[in-house]
Amino acid sequence: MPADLPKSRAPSIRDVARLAGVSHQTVSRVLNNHPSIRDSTKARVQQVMDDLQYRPNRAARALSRGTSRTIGVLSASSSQYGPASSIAAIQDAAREAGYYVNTANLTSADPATIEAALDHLMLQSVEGIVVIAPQMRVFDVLEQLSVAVPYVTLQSTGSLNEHGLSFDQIAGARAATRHLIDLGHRNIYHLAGPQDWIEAEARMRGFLDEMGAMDVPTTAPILGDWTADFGYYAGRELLRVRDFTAIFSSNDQMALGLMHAIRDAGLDIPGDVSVVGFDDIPEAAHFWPPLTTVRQDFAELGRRCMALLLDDITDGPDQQRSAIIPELIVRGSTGPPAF
Amino acid sequence: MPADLPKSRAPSIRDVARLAGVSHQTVSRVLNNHPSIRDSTKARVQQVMDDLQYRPNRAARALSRGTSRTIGVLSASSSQYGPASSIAAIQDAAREAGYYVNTANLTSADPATIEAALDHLMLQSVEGIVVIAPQMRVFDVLEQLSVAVPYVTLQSTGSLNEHGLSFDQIAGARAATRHLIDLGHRNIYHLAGPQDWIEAEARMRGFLDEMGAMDVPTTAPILGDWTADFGYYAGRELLRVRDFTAIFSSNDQMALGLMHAIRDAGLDIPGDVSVVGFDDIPEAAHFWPPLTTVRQDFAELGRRCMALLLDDITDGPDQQRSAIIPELIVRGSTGPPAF
DNA sequence: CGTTCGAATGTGCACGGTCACAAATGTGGA
DNA sequence: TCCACATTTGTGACCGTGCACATTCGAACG
Repeated sequence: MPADLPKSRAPSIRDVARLAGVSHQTVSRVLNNHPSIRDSTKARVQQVMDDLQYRPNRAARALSRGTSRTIGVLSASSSQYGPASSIAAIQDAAREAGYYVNTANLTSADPATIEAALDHLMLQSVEGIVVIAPQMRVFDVLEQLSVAVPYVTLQSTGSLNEHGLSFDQIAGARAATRHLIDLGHRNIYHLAGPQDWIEAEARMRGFLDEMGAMDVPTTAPILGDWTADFGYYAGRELLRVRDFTAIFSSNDQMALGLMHAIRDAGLDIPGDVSVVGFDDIPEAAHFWPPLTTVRQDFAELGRRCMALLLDDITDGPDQQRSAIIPELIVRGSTGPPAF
Repeated sequence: MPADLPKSRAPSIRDVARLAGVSHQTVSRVLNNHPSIRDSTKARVQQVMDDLQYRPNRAARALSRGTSRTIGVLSASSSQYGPASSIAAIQDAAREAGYYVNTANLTSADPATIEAALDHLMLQSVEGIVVIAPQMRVFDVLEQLSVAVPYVTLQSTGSLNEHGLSFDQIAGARAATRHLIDLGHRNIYHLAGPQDWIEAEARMRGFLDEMGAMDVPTTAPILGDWTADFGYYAGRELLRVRDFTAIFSSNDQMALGLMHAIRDAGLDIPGDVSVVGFDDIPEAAHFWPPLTTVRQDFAELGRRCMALLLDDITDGPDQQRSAIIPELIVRGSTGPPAF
């Protein structure tokens, strides 16, 4: 009978130890790069590990160390470009740091669903949580459950609390608004995102701040749901009363829908109406007309978020939370108003 | 000193057992819904678990059971709409089935990177793997490493091997091509995806099959990279020699870039050139003109994929792998050719 | 009233690592 | 030669849960 027949059990450190002629503890030391191991011993153990295709058992390690090296991501609309990019970056950063990532999607935003998703994460004994979701509500649940792990969120300036990652969306929104005002527009609408998303709220505040600072009268923003479909229908409604020359949309998808509606009404962009988006998704440069928008570096955002969380977990120094300043990308969808 | 001061350790089944006046095994039975537990006992134990906010320790459970209840997702371009949607669906389905999901991103497609990502997953003792990536290469690595866990991939008809999930992309591509031919087009180009993506290859084959079946001469497809940017540059190159009246793009993003290039050249869509995409991303209906495309239900795809994998893991019955037939959505980007 | 049998519960160990501590080994100087 | 001390290695317990098996309990039956 061949010696390498498929074992019923995967090899453990004790198997390795036996074959290498050392104690299991020595094998453990090799695994963890303990300093005081003779090179020759280390090499011998490594050799056996290779031969056996040994893999440390994560569950056993987690159990004995009392730490899971796993972080959880709580995410809504994870199929959209922004969140998806951030999640990807978070995963990469986590892997780099030797952490595992587990994602829970929120299909709706009611407290029960949020609680269930959090439960799912906590059951995995995650060491930290990243929230990419309508954070207002999630925060409530997090506070109420007095969750025992650190958490961070991708969040705007004006830190709602200490868990946020600064990202100056207000500045971005002000830049976009200023651009329209500078072009000569005075009747500007804002199509905002869902009001319980902190990003949406920050962009809205940026818009209102800038309008106020420049003494331009404003109307109440429309609250959307991030989708192109909504942008389209909102545009149709708005165009019944054509009392504006520019719209600032809280994301690129809604801006796309808006432009569709505007064209359907026989109007020209930017001749009759200028449109500004937010995010600079990769497709925005190819819209018709190419979309003026505010660039967000989602990947960088995800990376920073992860760094922050890892600091919290390891009780490291409070990393400086400098804000990333988004950049206005001017393309063909904006121009001076027609008179 | 209050009795409920923050314990240094989370409560275990033994803590629960002590307070409930039963053995730890009885607590374990309650946890696992063992049939022969008296209702009164069960209730008492549940009560204590609630009081203590007891959470089973996943690592211990995994260690003891020898099973991790975790599946891995190996994903490339996970920030794109298609993959992202599928991943979200997979996560939901997994959570429903009591499984956890761990995702590893591929930043490039060379064997070393693939191997590293697989390693990362295997280190977590995943019980199965879903591949959403340039599968040709990943397959090689999977086979070569003789990975010990079942794996499935989101894949086209014509099963490359037994691990695939049928999804009739060839039929979808044929429908799109047929649509163009029926409109009267005879000079049709195909902008394909990266050739090591099975989806790209299947769509290309569908295109070539249909062209052959209808006796329309064809030129070699152009190989793209799924991005709108590439579609734009490919379009610019193609338009130097304007010997076609229609293009079938392997996804919607590239189709968007193509339309951008076509408009830049001063041509009309669909008057001068018809364009068909593939995927029906939510934005496609709002492109200018709205894009004729082939609808794929990524969420359904992800769910089926998960069901298939869970069957494999539990050695269940070989589920019938019926193909989902994609649907052609005709919008404004296609029309009869001008003569 | 003893026997039998199924339901309900308890006992002890295994899972595969890590940790604290003990022991062995090597090295240099008095 | 022997001791002090650093380096390297070994021993045994422990993390929290599930499994196999043993035991107790209770009811039914001849």
